[in-house]
Amino acid sequence: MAIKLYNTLTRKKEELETIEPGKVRMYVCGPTVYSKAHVGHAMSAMVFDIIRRYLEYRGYDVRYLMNFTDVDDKIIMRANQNGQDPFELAEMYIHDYEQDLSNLNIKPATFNPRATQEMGQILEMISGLIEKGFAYAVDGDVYFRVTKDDDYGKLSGRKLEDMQAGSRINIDERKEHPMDFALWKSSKPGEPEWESPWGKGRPGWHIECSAMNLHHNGEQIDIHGGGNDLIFPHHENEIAQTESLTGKTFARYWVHNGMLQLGGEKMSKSTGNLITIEEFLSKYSANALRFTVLNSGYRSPLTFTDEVLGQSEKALERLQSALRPALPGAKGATEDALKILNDQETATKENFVASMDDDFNSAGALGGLFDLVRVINQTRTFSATDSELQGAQETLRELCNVLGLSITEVNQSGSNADSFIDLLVELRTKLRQEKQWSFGDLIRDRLKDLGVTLEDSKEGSSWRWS
RNA sequence: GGCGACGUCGCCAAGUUGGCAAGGCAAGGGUCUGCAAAACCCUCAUCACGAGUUCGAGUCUCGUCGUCGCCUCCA
Repeated sequence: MAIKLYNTLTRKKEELETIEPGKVRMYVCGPTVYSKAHVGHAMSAMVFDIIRRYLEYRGYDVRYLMNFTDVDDKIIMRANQNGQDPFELAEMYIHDYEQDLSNLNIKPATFNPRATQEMGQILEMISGLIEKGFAYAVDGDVYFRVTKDDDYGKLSGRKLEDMQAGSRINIDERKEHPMDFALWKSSKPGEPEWESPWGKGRPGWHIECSAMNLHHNGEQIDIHGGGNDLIFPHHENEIAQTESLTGKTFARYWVHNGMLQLGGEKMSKSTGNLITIEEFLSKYSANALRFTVLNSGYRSPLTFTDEVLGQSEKALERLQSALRPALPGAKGATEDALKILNDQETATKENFVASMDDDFNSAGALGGLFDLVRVINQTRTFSATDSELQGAQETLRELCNVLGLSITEVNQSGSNADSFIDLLVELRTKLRQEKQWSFGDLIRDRLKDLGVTLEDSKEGSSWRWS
């Protein structure tokens, strides 16, 4: 069975065939670091984290690159407003972003290239494009010549003629064609600048990604990812630059996540329609966001509301419920019950791989996980012992882990409060035996306030942190 | 105006080779319990609308309405 993934370039699902067997070269567009990251960034990072984790689970050696755009107009503008050095500002937000990702349980990239650290490669690329006639310099700026690129528009499905009509682009008379885009921009006084054959300046937005890939991944990569708002012009232009220079297919598979919707509209930095990751995490768990992302298709818009996040927190509790230890005094389940559990474990594993292989259908995979949750809980109800439950629980935990959901043990925590809680539970059991209900209930209520949930059964009481 | 995506139960949402509509949350009923919580059991949709293709369509085609994205910086 092969993994299938949707390729924006062909608008079809295709089987994953990597350039090098067993290895995946992957590049994901990271943020421009001029302000705190929001939940939309988190969603995108999470989507590709999930894809990356799954590819690794399927045995691929994944080389995962995510860049930081650390020089650009907005960074400069923001730094000027703050009276701050633009590089310092970028550095600060890079640090913030890395912290955010870590808080969200997103695995660090293999490497994080930065635009400012790729100047040599960028200049080399631009020179190469000029030599081949794909670019031209005007007054210290360098533009890419879109009319020279036969298949320009192939990723976004646009034609040059269509884009001119009704476009909102200011026509720059110095450009040969309105859609020509900047590879190099001359600097104004006081702006960050680098020496170049065309005068002092800085790179255009798109060239950095091409250069970083060329430098760190080679001329061809397997998967190029990012939000679907990057399809045009960013990714289109990356293709144009890279393929014009190398004459080879740049990325085999273009993978794009849908936009996170806040209040029915795209969460966006420029419009201010956003919730920062920091704000989000003060209210919800990282798992809640991950569950919400997993529970819908990565290519579709994601409904982000308090109601949905609340539902996700609840669903996670259910997932956790399957990891509880056996009932006190469990005597062992019947052969039949254990067979059903075993069968479901197998079925869930199969469903998991089949779903995820199908364009990372994580919602389908979750469905199977909940089927296993139900059967585990059933089996526990049928008096299964810890060792009888262990295998299925292990499977559940492992598959959750592949998705990046860290489902932890919900039984005794190993903290030094344990023995005192045990003591209180024991005391309450005595009180209940003497039918001192109000005292028993008081202990239960007070422990609840302290975050300890009691669960009574015929055989005795158990407790867990809630 | 151009290009594209989508519209499935109260909410979120899976479902691409067309063949009896996953899962989660919420809700109702029940088992267990001194009461409760948790868990378990049962109930809960014909897929925006209209037409067409087909033995058969949520799944294909056309049209209508609606939502969203891109065309400018954007995950």
